[in-house]
Formats: sequence, C-alpha cells, structure tokens
Amino acid sequence: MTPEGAILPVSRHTLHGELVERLRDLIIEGKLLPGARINEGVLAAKLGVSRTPMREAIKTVASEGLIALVPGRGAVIRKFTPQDVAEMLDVLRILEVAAGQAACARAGDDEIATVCALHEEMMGFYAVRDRLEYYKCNQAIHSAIARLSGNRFLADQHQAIQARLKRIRFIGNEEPTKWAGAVAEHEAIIAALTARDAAALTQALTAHLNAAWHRVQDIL
Amino acid sequence: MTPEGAILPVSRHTLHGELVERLRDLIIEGKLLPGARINEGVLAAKLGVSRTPMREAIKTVASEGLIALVPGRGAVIRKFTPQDVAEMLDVLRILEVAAGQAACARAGDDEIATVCALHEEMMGFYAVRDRLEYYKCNQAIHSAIARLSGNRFLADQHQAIQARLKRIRFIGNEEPTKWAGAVAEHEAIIAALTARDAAALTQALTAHLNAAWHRVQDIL
DNA sequence: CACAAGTATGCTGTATGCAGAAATCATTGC
DNA sequence: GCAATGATTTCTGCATACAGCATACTTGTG
Repeated sequence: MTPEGAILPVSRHTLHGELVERLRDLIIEGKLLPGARINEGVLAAKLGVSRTPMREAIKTVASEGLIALVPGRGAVIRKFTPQDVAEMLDVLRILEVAAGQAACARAGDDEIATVCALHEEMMGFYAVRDRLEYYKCNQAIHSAIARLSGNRFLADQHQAIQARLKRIRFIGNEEPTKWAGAVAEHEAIIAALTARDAAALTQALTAHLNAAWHRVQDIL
Repeated sequence: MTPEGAILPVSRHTLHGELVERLRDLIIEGKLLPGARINEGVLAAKLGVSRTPMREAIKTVASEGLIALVPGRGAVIRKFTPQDVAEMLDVLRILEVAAGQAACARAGDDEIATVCALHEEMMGFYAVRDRLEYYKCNQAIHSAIARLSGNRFLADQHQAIQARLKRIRFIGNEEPTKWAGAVAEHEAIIAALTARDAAALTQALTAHLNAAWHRVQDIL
C-alpha cells in the first residue's frame, strides 16, 4: 500500500475534528445518555478546551443526528424512538441490498476475499465470546459490503447511519441466543456473496436486518 | 390541520439556523461558486453577524457536504466530480425506487392524489416555460414520493441528497430537448404510481434518474 | 402547608480579542 | 529578467468577555 519512503502529508490535527470524534464516541459509548443535556462549559472544561470549538463540534454532531439542538436551551443527546430505529434499519437494509447487488456484479474476487477474511476473524472472536471485538468485525463487514458497491458515497451514507445505530445494536445483541442467530445470518450472507448469488444475498441481508430489528426491539 | 384557536409555540428564529439556510442558498443559487474560498470575516459582515455564528454555520453546512474544510486554510465551496454526482444520483435512485415500492403497497389514495396534483401544477409551469417554478415542483414531487414510503428517515436522507444536487440538476436541464425528456419521464412515473404498479414505477424512476445523469453529464 | 411572585444564579448565544499560520508582496541575488 | 528568500499583512483558530434568557431558589401570602 504505502511505498517505502513515500512522503505523505502530516495529519493535521484540528481541534474541531478531534472534538467531533470524541463527542461521537462519548455518545456511542454511553457516557452521555440519551435525553441528557449537554453543558457546554463543563464538557469543554473536561476535554480541556474552550467553549468555542466545543460548540462547533456540538453543532456538527447535531447535524449528523446524534444530538438535538433546543433553541435557547442548548443541546441534548438525541433519544431515538422505536420508529426512528426501525426507519434507520430499513434504510440500512435498502442501502446494503443495493450494495450487495452491485457487489455481485462488479466486485473482484480479491475484494470479496477481504470480506470473507473479516468474517473468519469475526468467527474467531465469536468462538472465544469476545463480544466487543466481534461487534467491531461485524460492523467492518457491513461497511465492507457497502464499499463493494463501488459507490463511495453510498458507503459513506451507510457508514453514517450505522454509526448512529452502533450503541443500540450493540446493547441489543447481548443475549446469547440473539447472538447465535446473528452469526447464522452472517454465514448465509457470506455464502451468497461468495457465490455471487445476488438474489440469495438480497434475501440474506434482508433477513439479517429484519432480525436485527427484532433483536433491538426489546431494549427500546 | 391546525384547529381553530390552537396555541402553537412561537417559531424561535435562531441565528444559527438562519445562517445555515442562507449559506446553503448562497451555494445552491451559485452566488458562491465551487472551489471558491470563504472568508469568514467578510461573509459574516455581509450577513450582518459576527464571525462566531458564521463559523458555526459553516461547520454545519460542511458536515452536510456542500463545503469542504481545509485545516488552517478555512472553508472552500465543495466541487463535485462527475463521479461524485453519478454516485449521489445512484443513491437517490436507490432510495426513490425503495420509496416507490413501499408507496405502491401502503400509500393512501389521497396521498397519491397529492403527488398527482403536484404533477399537474408542474405541467402548468412547463406549459408557460417557467423553469424555476417547474423545477421547484419537480423537487417537491420527488420529495413527496420519498415521503410516500412512510419512512420519515428515508425521506429526510433523500431530501438532503437532493439538496446537494439541486444546483447541478437545475443547470443541467437548461436545454429544451432535455427538459422535454424529463417531462415525458415524469408522466411515466405518475402513471405507474397511480396504477400502483410497483414494477413499472421502479422502471420509470430508474429511467428518470439514469436520464438525469446523462443530462447533467455535459456540464461537469 | 401550598402556591405564587420575585430574585438570584447559571447557561446559552453572540461579539470581540489575540496568537500563530498562510498568503501576498517586495527585495535581493544570480 | 527570473527565481528564491524575507517581510508584511491578512485570515484562521481558539480563548475570553458580555448580555439576555431560562431555571432554580427563596420569600411572602392565603
């Protein structure tokens, strides 16, 4: 990938970008709970910055949908209704199915192999019941499938929505039976993808995301 | 809709929201051209505000994708490559087709009638060659179809992408022959929707958005 | 004891100030 | 005459300051 001695631009750390990531993580990791108000001053102080870049980061994350802005009253961590989650999962399904169709048609064997490798890795984590690492692999697989479409914009949109649902889906898969179900569905997805069977892949992805809805439903 | 004497909260105009809209409009209307750098100071002065809310608005619009932030060098109006546009149109097609499918299954006759009414209005503007009003109706129709899905999140995502392409598609349809083509495609869409013919609607929408790509290709 | 009005505090929203990095322009050497 | 280098100016990025609104608390009254 990176040629020996290649000169690549220094990654300029902007405070804004840094804060956006930190803020997103705080929400996704559950340190900031849905419904909770954000006090700019104290949060900025905790992160060791002034209110100005903190506010800019809040505005950015708000436009991504994780935070709601209440005029005159600041920002609150957005609380997703069951309907919100169902709708997001539906769009995720639409995008993934479309990506899957495109992938069967245009993805190279090497690209598909990469996804399979991720799947193997994920199964390894499942074997030792490492739920966090399993989950990371899981997300990586779905992101990879989105990228297989060859449409970067689609992949980006997919990624953004997946990020919003990250926490909810992570909590939703806590039960062992649910987890086992998800694993089985993944097997079907990988099989269909390897065979480049577009129809089967559509079926498998749809089933997987419908099941995901049933899995998270309880915790909403 | 609004009951007689119903008390609805006063619409609080936040400077931030106002600026975001103004900034979006400036870009979409072409007052700020792609590739141009934004000077926070002068733009804020022109709009009669200080740099702080202006910067926040810029960050927000940037996260929407119309502006690119260059660390240490401020913000530039984002320039879309032909590939970017093709990818966005593709996602738009995916979302609209999915919305259309859902609409055929679940939309009420009244909802469909609303879309048809918009179509009639649009044809009126076409008859007198009022391109701007025609275009507004056009966008409204596509947004309405997205809403017919019953999935608000899908509709919102669709809306956001459509907004990004607004200017490019407006310019792309300048030629009379292209315009006529678009009108014909719309007729097919409305016919399929009225008949609740999901397959035909998918066909019509796909054709329309593929054609849209051909129409804008020249100006990129 | 409950409730309402007034007061006080805290927070948001906006403006301004300041340091450092870019960009532009002038100057000097070749 | 052109290129490279240095100085100046502008602009961004962040911090701080201030005003107005929202909320919480307190106090007075029925």
